[in-house]
Amino acid sequence: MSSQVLSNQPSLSALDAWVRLLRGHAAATRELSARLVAEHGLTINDYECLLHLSRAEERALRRVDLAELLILTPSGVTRLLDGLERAGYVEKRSCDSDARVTYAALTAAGLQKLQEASGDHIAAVRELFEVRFSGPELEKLAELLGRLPEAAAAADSCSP
Amino acid sequence: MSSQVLSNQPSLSALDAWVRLLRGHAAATRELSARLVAEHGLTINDYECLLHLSRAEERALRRVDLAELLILTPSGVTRLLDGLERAGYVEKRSCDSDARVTYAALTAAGLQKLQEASGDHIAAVRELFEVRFSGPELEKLAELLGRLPEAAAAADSCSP
DNA sequence: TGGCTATACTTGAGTACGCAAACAACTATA
DNA sequence: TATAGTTGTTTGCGTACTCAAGTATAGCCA
Repeated sequence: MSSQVLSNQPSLSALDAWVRLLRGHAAATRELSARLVAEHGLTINDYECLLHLSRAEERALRRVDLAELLILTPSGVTRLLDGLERAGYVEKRSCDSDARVTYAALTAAGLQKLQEASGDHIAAVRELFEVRFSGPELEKLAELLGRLPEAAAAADSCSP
Repeated sequence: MSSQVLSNQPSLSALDAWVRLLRGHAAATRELSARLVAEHGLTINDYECLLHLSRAEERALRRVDLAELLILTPSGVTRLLDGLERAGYVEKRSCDSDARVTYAALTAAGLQKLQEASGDHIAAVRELFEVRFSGPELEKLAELLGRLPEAAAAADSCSP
């Protein structure tokens, strides 16, 4: 048994590179989040949460739907919203037709915060990605990545 | 101020999709890791750590180099190796020429564990990715993703 | 109407990191 | 050859999650 342990598996190197690249993404996301925290005191999840709310009807969403959009578990959403509520960017709102659900609703302060942060954040995202890819490349990439299961679920739930 | 809050930013939707897709990857990685844990008691980081060691000269690597390969901080590596040492898959080895460094060296048990796990793991990776992409698409994707900063750093450190 | 399962959400416990600080040992510089 | 800076590693603390279990409501079907 020598060091070609796994090389009898065809095309391992491609798959292997794949996993490494996936992991690189986590680092890229972390970098975006760190900038946002430094400049505006929001994590990338905070930001995206506010963003999704700002686009929703009545600027409010059920926690379950937010979880799907953010690719988080329900408990993750509860704790994310805890922070945003404490900061005054989001408030709870109950649902007339279903007593189980509590909406998360964007406040005026939350909307303002989002607007303040968006310029810098979009610039950061651009810096990270647009510098490296042409328009068509970006589209191609989005199309390819969109085939992955979780990503697809998130994208679907955006379009209706 | 209406709900087109940010729509005056050109091509936001592409960037926006981007960030969401990136986040989807974290979920994909988690899924791979969960399978590996269930079937073999290794996290994906454990697995990749063993894999990198198995390919290294003398089946040993400095912690710093391992950190770069795994896209982890040095402290993350210390704790990852803690677990693998406790399980007997990796052992410490000192360096003659530099007293600061301690190598992580793969044990026979570690190599065996890696071999046991590799079949299932490679199958899982294939299932996740290869089903969705053709060979050329996979290459294109790897090329595009390789331009991101962290990924590039990891890839570079592999080739010398 | 009374149970049964499904859904929405929260809570407690555990984990896998990162960051900053500490320390030791190398290296270059003057 | 002292000394300043760099590099490799570990440790303490904080955080952002997950998972499993618990509670409450909803809707269905006998």
